[in-house]
Amino acid sequence: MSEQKYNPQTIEPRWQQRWEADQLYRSTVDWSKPKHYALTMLPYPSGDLHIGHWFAMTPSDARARFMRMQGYNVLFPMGFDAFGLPAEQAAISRGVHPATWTYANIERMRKQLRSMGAMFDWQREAVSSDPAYYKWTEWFFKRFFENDLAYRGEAVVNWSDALQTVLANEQVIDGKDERLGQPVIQKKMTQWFFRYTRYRDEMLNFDRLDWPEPIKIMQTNWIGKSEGAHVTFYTEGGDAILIYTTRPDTLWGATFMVLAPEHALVSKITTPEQQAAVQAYVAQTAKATELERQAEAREKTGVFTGAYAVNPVNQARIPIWIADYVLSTYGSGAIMAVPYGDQRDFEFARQFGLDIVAVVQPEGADSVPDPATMSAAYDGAGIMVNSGPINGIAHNGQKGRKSPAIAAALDYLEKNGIGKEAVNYRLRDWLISRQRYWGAPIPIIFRADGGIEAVREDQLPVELPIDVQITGVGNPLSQHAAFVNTYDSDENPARRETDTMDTFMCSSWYWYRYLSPNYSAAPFDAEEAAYWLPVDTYTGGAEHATMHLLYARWFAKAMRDLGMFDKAIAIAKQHGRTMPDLGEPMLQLRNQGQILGEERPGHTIMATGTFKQGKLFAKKVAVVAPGSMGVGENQVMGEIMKRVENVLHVHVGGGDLRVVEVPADAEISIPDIPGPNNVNQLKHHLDIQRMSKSKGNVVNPDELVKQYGADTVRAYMMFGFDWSQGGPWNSKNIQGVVRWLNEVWDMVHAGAPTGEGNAAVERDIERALHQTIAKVSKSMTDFSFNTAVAALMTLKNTLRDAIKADGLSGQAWHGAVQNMLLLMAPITPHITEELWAKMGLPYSIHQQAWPRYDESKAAVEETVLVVQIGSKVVARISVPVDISEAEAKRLALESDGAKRALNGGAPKKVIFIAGRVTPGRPPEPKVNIVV
RNA sequence: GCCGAUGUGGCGGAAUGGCUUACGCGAUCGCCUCAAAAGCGAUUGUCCCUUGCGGACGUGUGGGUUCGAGUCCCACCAUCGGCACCA
Repeated sequence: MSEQKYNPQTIEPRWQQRWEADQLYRSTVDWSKPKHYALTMLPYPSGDLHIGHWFAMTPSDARARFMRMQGYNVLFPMGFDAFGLPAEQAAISRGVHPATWTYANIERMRKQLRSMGAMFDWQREAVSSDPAYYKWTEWFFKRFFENDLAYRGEAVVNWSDALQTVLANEQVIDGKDERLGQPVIQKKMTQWFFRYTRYRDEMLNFDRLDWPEPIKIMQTNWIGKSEGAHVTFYTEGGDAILIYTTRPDTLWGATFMVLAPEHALVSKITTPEQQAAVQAYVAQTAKATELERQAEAREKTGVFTGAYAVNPVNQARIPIWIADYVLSTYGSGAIMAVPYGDQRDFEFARQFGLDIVAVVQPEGADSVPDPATMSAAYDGAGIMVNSGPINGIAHNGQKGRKSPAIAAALDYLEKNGIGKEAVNYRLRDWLISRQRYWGAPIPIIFRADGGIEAVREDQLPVELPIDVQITGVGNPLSQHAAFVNTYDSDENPARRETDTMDTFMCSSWYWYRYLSPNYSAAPFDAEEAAYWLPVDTYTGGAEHATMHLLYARWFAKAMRDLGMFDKAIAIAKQHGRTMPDLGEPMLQLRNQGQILGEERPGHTIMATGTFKQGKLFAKKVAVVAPGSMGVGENQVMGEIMKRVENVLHVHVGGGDLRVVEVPADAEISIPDIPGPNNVNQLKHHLDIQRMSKSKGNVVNPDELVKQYGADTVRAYMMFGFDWSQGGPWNSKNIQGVVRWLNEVWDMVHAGAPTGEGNAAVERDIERALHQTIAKVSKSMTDFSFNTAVAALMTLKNTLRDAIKADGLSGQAWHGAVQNMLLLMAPITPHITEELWAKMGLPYSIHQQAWPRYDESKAAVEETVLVVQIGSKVVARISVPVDISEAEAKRLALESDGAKRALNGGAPKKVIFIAGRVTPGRPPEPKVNIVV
């Protein structure tokens, strides 16, 4: 037995250096091999690597390694999404330049990333805030601008008058800026947009994509295609108001109209008497965010404009209101209100006493509901009533022309020139302007003559000036004269665009830059693209479902249509490969969940004092043993669930909370903390939630690596959670992985047994090995990392028992252990490399082929026949795997359990379930007896 | 509010419509030790009784489909993610 103990701190850096020196993970084009482009979402350089980064990246790395061992030439790059708001916030609060802050963070995170032992090809690293990178971000903008994919339009922003700046949504809290608490208003500005909507129909097609179903559904809903009609209403003054409706069949029930307060017609149609009220309401609406405005629970508010419109189908005179539940960003910013059929309209009508006309007699009802007594809108199926020409036609509850009533209404509208059948989308164009410093400049010049031109290609990139003052007030770029003042293409003085680009722009094409991060003739080298594109596997958080991932798809389609892939496609063709349509950037997508903070119990205390109005004013507070709970005449005992300053919320059992106030002169004793204690040292319960520094529940991966080694942390990331779900951190469970790796280490260092071995045991081990190969291969393929580790632990247990029983010859031991190390290699790359070398096998384990699964070696001869009555198991019988149906039924009926349950009676029915054939698992025959 | 997801032992989790709880953590008991840690071995869903090769119950709640439901369907509750300027 070797005395040598597993010490990751010495072996891990050693192998990392060796791999780096040998360029073991350098990925180069090799047309003789199949390729696999594995991509994981790049991090924002926020400061330190977070445990969430480990959770996202190390399983993805393990899978990339698995693909490599399976014979693929794998590219697994890494970079930084380095533009963004936090850098500016650091500049404001700490006076550090955003570039200084960002690059210092990147430097630190590079080191931390290297400690993962991942197979990142660092020669392909890309940083989006490098001029060499954002030159191409700007170049894309220019190409889009020149091809009518970018345009100027109006959109509202969060404007802080106090800060003279535009704020991000997260900087606005409850209608006020987070720094000064001054009001923020919604202000219209002219900004840059991409024609996102151009590809909306193509983005609804997921045929070629192996993406999670929920992501596809969310994107589909985000695009929000609906069928209906455009109908023009006219005001009594003759102004046209265009509306969109998915329920043209309910037009006869439209008893009023509602315009978004921002609607262009509002000021024009408002009558003098209503002027003041309308203006006040418009101003009030400017304070609310879109999200708040959509909240249905919110009480409906609105103001009458004083104007009337004419319902085009029945000439009814209907009032025109404005209300914030109608959004200017959706449809035309105006609606016909049908309070009978739409819940929001219904509530609005009730609130303001507006007419409600019933237009659908509900299916199965023998009368039409009385609008005066209805408690909610009716939007179900039924027969049209009070609807002129479409009376009596059924609405079957389906959408669009699938409903006879909607079809009839559409025909009527078209025939009478009242409206047009139309498709509408929820998706809006992509607003890419940001009034910020730390982003890629928009390469546009405003000429003195009013013209707008893109910066010449040979003058890209427009570089961000470094000499700026970031104060949080105003926009640093527009205050920087040397940046703003420039010349147009005719050498006339001109003004530079000072908006920068949305950082989603930077992260919409980074996987192309990885192909050739130093290439200076184009965003990427076509020779590399021809081989590596498209991305085969993309992993990242599901929180990117609709925004980043839809932008990425849009970008690829725009690039395709501008011919940016043509050269790569031609090169691929020369190599005999037909490229798939590169309009889809990633073929397979998988999401990991989030690691949440660890639950922490609060101190259990005994507080003694006096009760006043149900609240205990404490004289003494002592931390006592957990579990003590209760309320006495002058005391409260229990766990602290919450603490706000000196007020404790104490759980006293039975779900009861008591409030304890701790005055400054109270005596506090916490046995764990010597010396005099104060109220701030009392720990309160921490719920499972996102980690954040302010909550004090951050898990630091550097410390874990120091304590356990990278392999253990990697393996725990994969073993301790369902990867797609994530979950709360648990600092105890890592112990299982520690024991596993220690035991594997000791097993190899103990060396091969010297005994003769036992044929039956060796056969069992061979079977276990091949069953494990099947399980681990399937688990790795399916991103089910926890079951891969579990299967490897099981194999280790089986192997240990066989060694203990002295059942293995040296040769059998070598075969089993070698294969076990190969199966572990993607998960724990350092320890397996070390043990591989220890066994005298050739460097590197990571260049070996994945063990081959042999069905015949995994086969079993016997299995268990399960006998059920209903879903209850009454007997288990050991039988041959190829048992016949008749034999199985006979054995089942003869079993004690079945006899007991039948109690002498005859079964009604006997069902035989053969059990499916799964690689690496015995069949599971069953007999179900119906009594 | 809308869209999407999740809910299984004390805990993390596993499970193709077919043996619930694999694998691991923790706990309990034992071995080892002067002792502790580590390690090793055993036990470990809940309840009931006549303590057995026993019975009942058990996958958020309430219904349903099925010979059979954690899994499918309906309704509800709770939690998490996204909602267009956080990334």
